[in-house]
Amino acid sequence: MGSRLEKKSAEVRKRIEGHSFTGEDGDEYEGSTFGGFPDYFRRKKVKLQNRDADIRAHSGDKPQIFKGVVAHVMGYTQPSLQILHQELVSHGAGFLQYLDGKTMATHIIASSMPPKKALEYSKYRIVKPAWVMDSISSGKLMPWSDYRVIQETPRQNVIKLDGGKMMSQATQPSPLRYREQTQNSFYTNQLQNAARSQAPGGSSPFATPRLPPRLQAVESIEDIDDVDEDMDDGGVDLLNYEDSKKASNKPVEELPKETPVPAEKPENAQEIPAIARPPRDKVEERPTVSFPPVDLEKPLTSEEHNARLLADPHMRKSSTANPEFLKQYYSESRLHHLSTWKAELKSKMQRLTTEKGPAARTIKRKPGERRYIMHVDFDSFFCAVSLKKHPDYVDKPTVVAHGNGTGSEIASCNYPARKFGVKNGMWMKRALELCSDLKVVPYDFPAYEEASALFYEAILEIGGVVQSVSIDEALVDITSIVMSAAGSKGTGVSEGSIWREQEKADEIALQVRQRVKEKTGCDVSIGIGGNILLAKVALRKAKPAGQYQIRPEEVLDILGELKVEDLPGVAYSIGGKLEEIGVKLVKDIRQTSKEKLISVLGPKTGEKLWEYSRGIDRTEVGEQTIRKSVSAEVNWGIRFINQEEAEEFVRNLCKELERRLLNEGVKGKQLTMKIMRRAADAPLDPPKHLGHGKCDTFNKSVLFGVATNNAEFIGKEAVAILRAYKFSPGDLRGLGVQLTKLEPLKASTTGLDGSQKRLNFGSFAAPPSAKKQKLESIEDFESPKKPKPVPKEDLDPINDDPLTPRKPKGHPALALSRATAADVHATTPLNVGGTQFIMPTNPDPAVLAELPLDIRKHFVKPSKNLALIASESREPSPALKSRTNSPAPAPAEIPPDIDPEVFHALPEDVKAEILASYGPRRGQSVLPQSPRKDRVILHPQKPRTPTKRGGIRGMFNRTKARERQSDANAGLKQTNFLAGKKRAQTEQAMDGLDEIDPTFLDELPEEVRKEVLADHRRRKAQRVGLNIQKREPAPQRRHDSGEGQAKLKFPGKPIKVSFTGSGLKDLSEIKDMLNAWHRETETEGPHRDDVAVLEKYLAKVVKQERDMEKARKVVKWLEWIVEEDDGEGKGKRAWAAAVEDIKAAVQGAMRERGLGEMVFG
DNA sequence: ATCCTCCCCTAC
DNA sequence: TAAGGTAGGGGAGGAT
Ligand SMILES: Nc1ccn([C@H]2C[C@H](O)[C@@H](COP(=O)(O)OP(=O)(O)OP(=O)(O)O)O2)c(=O)n1
Ligand SMILES: [Mg+2]
Repeated sequence: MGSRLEKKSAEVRKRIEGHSFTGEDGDEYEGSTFGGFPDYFRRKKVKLQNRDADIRAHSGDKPQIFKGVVAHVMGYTQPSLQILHQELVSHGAGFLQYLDGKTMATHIIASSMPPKKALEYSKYRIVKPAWVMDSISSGKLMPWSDYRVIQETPRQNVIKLDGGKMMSQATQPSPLRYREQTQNSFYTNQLQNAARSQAPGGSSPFATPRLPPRLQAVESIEDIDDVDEDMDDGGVDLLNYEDSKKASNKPVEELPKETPVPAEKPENAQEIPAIARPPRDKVEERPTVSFPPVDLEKPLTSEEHNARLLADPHMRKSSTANPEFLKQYYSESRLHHLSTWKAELKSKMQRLTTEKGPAARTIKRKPGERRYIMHVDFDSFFCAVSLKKHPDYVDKPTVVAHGNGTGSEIASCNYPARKFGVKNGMWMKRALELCSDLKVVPYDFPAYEEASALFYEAILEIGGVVQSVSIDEALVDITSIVMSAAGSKGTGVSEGSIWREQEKADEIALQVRQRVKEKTGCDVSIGIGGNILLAKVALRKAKPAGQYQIRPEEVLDILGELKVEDLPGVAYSIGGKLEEIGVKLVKDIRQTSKEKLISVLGPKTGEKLWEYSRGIDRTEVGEQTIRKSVSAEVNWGIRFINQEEAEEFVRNLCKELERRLLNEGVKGKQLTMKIMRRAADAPLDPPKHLGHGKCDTFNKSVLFGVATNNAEFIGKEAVAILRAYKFSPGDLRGLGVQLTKLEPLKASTTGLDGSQKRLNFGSFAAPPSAKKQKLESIEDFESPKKPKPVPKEDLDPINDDPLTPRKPKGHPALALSRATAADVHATTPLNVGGTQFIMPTNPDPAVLAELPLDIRKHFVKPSKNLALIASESREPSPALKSRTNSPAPAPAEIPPDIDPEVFHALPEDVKAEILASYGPRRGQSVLPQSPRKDRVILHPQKPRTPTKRGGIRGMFNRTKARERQSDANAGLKQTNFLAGKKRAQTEQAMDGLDEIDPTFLDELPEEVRKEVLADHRRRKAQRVGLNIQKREPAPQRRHDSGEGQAKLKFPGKPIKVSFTGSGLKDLSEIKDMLNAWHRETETEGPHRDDVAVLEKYLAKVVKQERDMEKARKVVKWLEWIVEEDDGEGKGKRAWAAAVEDIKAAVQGAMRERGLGEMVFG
């Protein structure tokens, strides 16, 4: 499936991400009066330029047979483009002037189409012009298939709705089919689950921290707990659609409808962390582990499940329920230790190298000079060290692990154990299958540090250039030592000198091995080669307890027989891609052209492997690098029973992050929040004890205007992001915070002496200047940094299994209805209100239902890019209208990217499908707001191109590889513009704006287009929508400088503007609007109210969207526009003043957030 | 062509 | 029971 799908998905994802969402309640998310500047302008422009609207307006009562159709005419046609356009539009169709590949055309009209193009557009319905004309003459929509330009092919990747079932016609040959089936049934299954979920309550989990939202849990899936995660691809039973439909219709009532249930105190209350309190009485009743069977009937919410789980003191102690969790966890996490040690060692070695520096070390290598590199590594490091305290196990198969349960991971195994096939990183379960009487010895981190310190002492004694690879391994460039000892230059070919060099190298290695053995009692092995790659390859041959030097003449032979995975950097995924092209051994790589490798693996990787296969590796030992990120994350033991716990945990993570930042002496400008959430089809209890199990991952980043290392500040931002996702706290499985775009702390405040634990390298302590240099080097590097773009967000749902259905509470359709019930105009948490882009007219459900799924999705959430078709709020669906006043905001379950009106117009089963295809998970039940969450799983059936990543391996067995995958779909929009729940009344009055007719950008007047293009060469110009209303009777139009001042208005709904993920997009859109606004009021000056609107918007950007860079750019842009204005008069002066006011407003917002003054540049 | 963002992948 | 962290290389695809 290729790039097309991939692209689409990315696009849709972005689009979705771009959506703004309203926040929940809370000060932070106060209602805004200004839904969206961009949206506002767009509407205005739309109105002015809307030709299609005119056409429709003059179309009299022609039958709207093309309602729901969005057409695009391609190539020469008969009748002409103009006529087709006219006819289509006047009969109800939407029209796209051109496709950009991301649009949502439903039909392409063409007389003919070359194969290549046909393929490109294979997902559209490509019909002949006659379809249009015949439909018109017959007064009804003719079946498009009778007018196909291209005959259907078996592999066409069009998704069809088969009855209620969504099936994908594989694009991929067979392998995917089974998968699709699985997926299909999978989501079906979810529907059933959804059915059992509860009715929506009225409260938000955030509103009342003590009350966990009641979300339904995945029921039956629990029974499948044991499914091996590595193989659980099809673990969920397939259910047929009918069944699920049935199921979804009844159970709703079985569940308590109650909304929030008051928290009650369990008997053992004192044992449960304060806030945590499951809402259900069941919990209280059972302090310990055993619970009544009743549970099977009513699935527990994940919070309830966690509450029960944590009722066991042991569990509580090892999970996040323990306030000391972070500390405890990190003290026991081998991977954390490994990472920490590595960072410290790397830094330390770099420092030493720098110091010794210029002198001996920094050797300027002459081209062609031979090098002698040693790769030194302990054998079974953890195991060997731990065995020193358990000498009796030395010759027995032994491993280091925390326990002997099935889910315990083996950090290290000795060679006797390896004979059975046991490997590092393997789970105990598997290891025991391979070797039933495996001995398990405990970790001894302090001992590892000691052994390592001694090891590095020995390494440093050599005198070569050292690069730390990890706690137990290092690279040493001994070239200069060898050369001087051998008295050679390193370039000659004298066999004598080469021999002497090699002898010297071997001698050094032997010495080191002996020294380390003496000091630590453990064996190290050493590989020696002419470069890093060869040293590593030699190391493999050296182990265990040996050394090996690869001589130049044997390089190709040795290398050739290795499996590609033996090369550094090649593992499962890349190995899979190579296997796909018939490359298994390194020598096979040599038979493959560099071009081929590059096309399959990418330029860098392709070339690198091409070289590796020939023994080439130019990387130098000891290259200096600077840290680019600092992060802290935990993906084990995460079991929350309410939102507050999760937030508290995030704050603690941020404190940890702050510690690390201080320790590194850096601050960062960009925060990335990483979230792992239980996959929809994953059991509440994963196979691994307190593990994360199969998850969807969501990452979202935000740019701060200024670099920071403040835990409180970062914590606020992180929590805001977490909240924005509105995940059920009980489903969280992993959380992390990362800071990037680092800057050195002020030299004065060097935070070098962080409290963090450091390795103690007594003897080879770094020279005095060490610390300082570190900072300086950072500074040097960083100084040239330039401010960057904007915030970004992103998230993804899994696509592996694509569908991670979300479970709405109650019958999906019901949930939806309820969602809509919320007053769209009011708070609309859902993006629903958005008019954003919707179909030009109400899409005919029937037509919609028939669309290929991917196209349908576009409807649902058209891309901003696309021409926006406006929504039709003109004829609000009855459903919408009627429910306008529901007190509780709605629930939310309509995916934010779906237009509610469109949604409601759909047949129930289709609604269910859509819901199911959307994010995993439950609707957050009670949330009044929308869920913006997103899940986009866009192409449920599109299993991320298997081609890439993983190759063959990616197609099967992917479960394992992606247990932790990041779902690339869900998109959270980062902007939280929440439209306030209470919009000013004036705004409400403006809701009428929603009724503006939609239009397509490309229809903008030439002048506008040109202007925009000229300004920027931004292509999106066409999208600009402008809607300026004169306050007075107004003279008019755009470019005449009428006297009436233009008045900005609020969009009726929250901004749905597509703030697409990349702030840049939003920015371009905003810029276009600013251009238009300025142009319109150039001579008159902006209207004060409009300026206020922009100020308010920017304040929002700063305070809510938290995108300082964007705010800065917007202001700068406006300033530039104004400066460019050649005029002199009042208009220019008024504009200049406006710019100042706007700047002041932004500064005000910055201050409110506790940020410093913004430098607009 | 180059840069940038958002991931994926890899290593220990 | 169990402690599934963390940083950097680099690819895909969009923006410039
Ligand atoms: N999946 C892994 C891999 C390694 N390690 C830890 C334990 C190892 O002892 C140490 C060093 O890793 P090595 O790859 O060097 O493996 P060993 O030293 O155990 O064995 P050898 O080097 O003999 O292959 O890192 C770990 O905790 N988990
Ligand atoms: Mg080792």
